[in-house]
This record gives sequence, structure tokens and C-alpha cells, in this order.
Amino acid sequence: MRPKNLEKEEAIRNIALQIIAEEGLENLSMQKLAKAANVSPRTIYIKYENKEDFLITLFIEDVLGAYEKAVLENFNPEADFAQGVKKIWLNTFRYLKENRNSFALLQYGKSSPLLNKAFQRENIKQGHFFAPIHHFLRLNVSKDIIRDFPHDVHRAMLFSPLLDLVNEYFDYKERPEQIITEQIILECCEAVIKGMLK
Amino acid sequence: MRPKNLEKEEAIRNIALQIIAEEGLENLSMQKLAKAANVSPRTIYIKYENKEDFLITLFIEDVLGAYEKAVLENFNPEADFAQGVKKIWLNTFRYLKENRNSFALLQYGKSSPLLNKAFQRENIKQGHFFAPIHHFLRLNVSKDIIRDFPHDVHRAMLFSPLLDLVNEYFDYKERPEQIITEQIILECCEAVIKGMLK
DNA sequence: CTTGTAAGTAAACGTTTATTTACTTACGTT
DNA sequence: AACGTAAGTAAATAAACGTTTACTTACAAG
Repeated sequence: MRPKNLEKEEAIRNIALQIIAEEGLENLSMQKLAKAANVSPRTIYIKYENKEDFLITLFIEDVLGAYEKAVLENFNPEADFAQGVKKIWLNTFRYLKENRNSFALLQYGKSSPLLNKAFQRENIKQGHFFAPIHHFLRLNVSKDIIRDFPHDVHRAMLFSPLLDLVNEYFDYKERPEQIITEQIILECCEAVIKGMLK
Repeated sequence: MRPKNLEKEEAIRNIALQIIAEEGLENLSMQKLAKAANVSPRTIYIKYENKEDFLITLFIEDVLGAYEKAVLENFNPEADFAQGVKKIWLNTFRYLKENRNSFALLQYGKSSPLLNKAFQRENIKQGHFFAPIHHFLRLNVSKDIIRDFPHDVHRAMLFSPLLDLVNEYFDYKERPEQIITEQIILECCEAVIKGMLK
């Protein structure tokens, strides 16, 4: 039996992310993707049932999976609140900065109904993404260090300004001013921490 | 000369927003839109040059314009900082809650390169969106009430958690728990204010 | 070293896409 | 009341779409 060419699989996924980042999800077609990856359209359909299946797998397994892993690297849920949040912010910023293409599809997770629903299904089906962060937050609530909010509200407070800043980082990336630096990220992080504390 | 049928123009825009909200921007086609609006495809091209022109106009003029107007209603840039921010948050939440379809396209503004670039061009070309909020923030910086950040960073801190909460409001809308209430919004708003203060 | 089998390809499938052509309709102006 | 003109339509355009068919290739097992 002829074995799979894993390089081709990876090329397909990477080029898909690149097209999405440069032209948008609405301009990604299977034919364009196949041509850009130097592959027959049929090759994509060996692994994926159809376009939706491909996009959902790319989003959940490739993008969200790697993103979660990077964010949680060396993160200790038992650590001091400020320490923990700073670790999360730096991990996130450093990872996304170097992975613009993944970030682009990540952003579509909030707008595209297909991806948004897939995320919710996945979150319910096999436990929560970012479970250690959930644990970290509950721990700090029970220690009376931060205010008690529903978990999704905590997540909005913790992640959304950061993701917005990453977006702005890329908007400004090729301009001389370069507004979003690691220092700004850390200062903004401190403000968010201060707001969450009791 | 036969006059324009303004009802038809409005129907086209409203149904476009509805399709985008329900099926995603990537599933909006001019033919589907024309059929759903009970109009010939050619009719759409009377007002708009092509699909991109249509989407950008819909996004900038229809969605962002109305959103800005709703957010700034009765907002006084000279008001007390906490008061001002609360007014913005309540205006935003109450407006978006009732305008899910506009909100859907608004969300695509961060992910779709077409809309993202259009927004940046527009922001540079004819002064900033939300200029009164810019003024409000600079005023509070100069009064030494809040920390000094680049304006885009301030905007990220101020708006992005709120928009995330609106997203969650719709995710939970048809479930019994109904997590995102006006009370939660206000509590979260207080946390954001606290974080921004000096 | 043949052979079974899944990986992979090129070309094609019918459908849908964005946009246009050729035509009709409705109405303010003369 | 006829006319000019822009609004509006139905049908058609070529190109691109997602997906499949029919075929070839490469390799592990016998």
C-alpha cells in the first residue's frame, strides 16, 4: 500500500491558511487551494469529506489546537493571578505574532457561523478548550482574589482585548510607528488584571 | 424619469445582512440575494459597481454608520469618565442586541481582509470613526484620570470585551440560562473602567 | 518480483458564480 | 399626450465552483 505523503497534507493546510489570511475565507476555493498546493483536487478529498469538513478540521484541530498549546505553555494554574495572566498574554502575543495565518482563521471563528457553531459543539462535546484557564479562574474566585463572573465573561475580559491588540499589531506591522510592542501588551495586561481583581 | 424604489434598495441591504448573519459572508451570492429580495440581479448593479463595492458600502455606510450613531447617542465627551463609559456600553449593548444582523457583518470587519482594509481606508480618509470617543479619551488622559495609551489600544480595552459579550449574548440567546444580561454588562463595564483608571 | 491496495492525478461533471445584454416599464418634463 | 430617460426585468454569458470519474502510481506484503 502506498503511504500518505504527509508533506502534501501539510502543504494543503498551510496554503489554505495563507489564502484565508491574504484573500479571506470567502475567497478560498478548493480548486484554487489544490492548484496553489500543487495537488489534484481529489487529493484533498482523500482526507476530508467536503469543504465544510476541511474548514472545520483546519479550524478546530490545526488552528485552535496549536493556539491552545502555545497559550498554555509553562502555564501553571496554581500560580499567582497576576503572574498567570501575564504568562498567558505573553504566550499568546508571541505565538500569534509569528503565526499570522493561523490568527486569520482564528478571527473567522467569531464571525463565520460554520466555525462558530463547530467551536461550540467541540467545546461541549469534549470538555472545554483552555480547561487549565478555567481552573485557574475558578481557583482565584474561590480565593476571593478576583470577582466572580460566568466563565465566558471572564474569558471575554481576559482574551478579547489581547486579540484586538494582535489584530492591530498586524495592521501596523509594515508601518514605521509600530504601535503594538511587547511593552504595550504588558502595560495593557496590567490594566486588565487590575480590573479583574476584587 | 422613473424614480428609484427606495423600498427595494432597503430590502436588498436588509436581506443581505440576514443572509450574512445566518449563513455567513462566504455564502452570500448576488444571485441568492437578488432572488431573496425579489429583485433582478441587474437591479443591485444599478447602485453598486460590483460585489465588493456592495459589501464595502453595506459595511461602512449601513452597518458602521448606524452603529456609530447608536453608540454615541446622548454621549457627552466632557462627562465624567465612568459615566461616559457606562453610557457607551449600554448604548452599544442595547443597540446590537436588537440588531443581530448588523452585528454579524460588524464581526466580519475584523476577519475579512476586504472589510478590514475598507475600514482602515475610511478611517484615514475622512477622519476617525467615533471621533467623540477619541476626544473623550484624550480629555481624560490630559486630566490624568486614565493611563495614557495609543488610541487604538484604548479602543481595544474599551470595546472588545463588550463586543465579545454581545457575541455570547447571541450564542446563549435561545438557552434557558441566558448568561449575558444588562446587569452583567454593567458589572463587567465597571471592571474595565477600574482597569483603565490611573 | 509480482500483486493488492490505497494515494494520487488529470480531466470532466453538472451547478452556481458574478456580471451583462437586450428589452420593458414607469414616470417627470415638455 | 407623447417623449426621454433612468429603473427595472428575464435570460444569458463565460468563468469558476465543489465534487467525481476513470485512470495511474508507488509501495508493503506474499
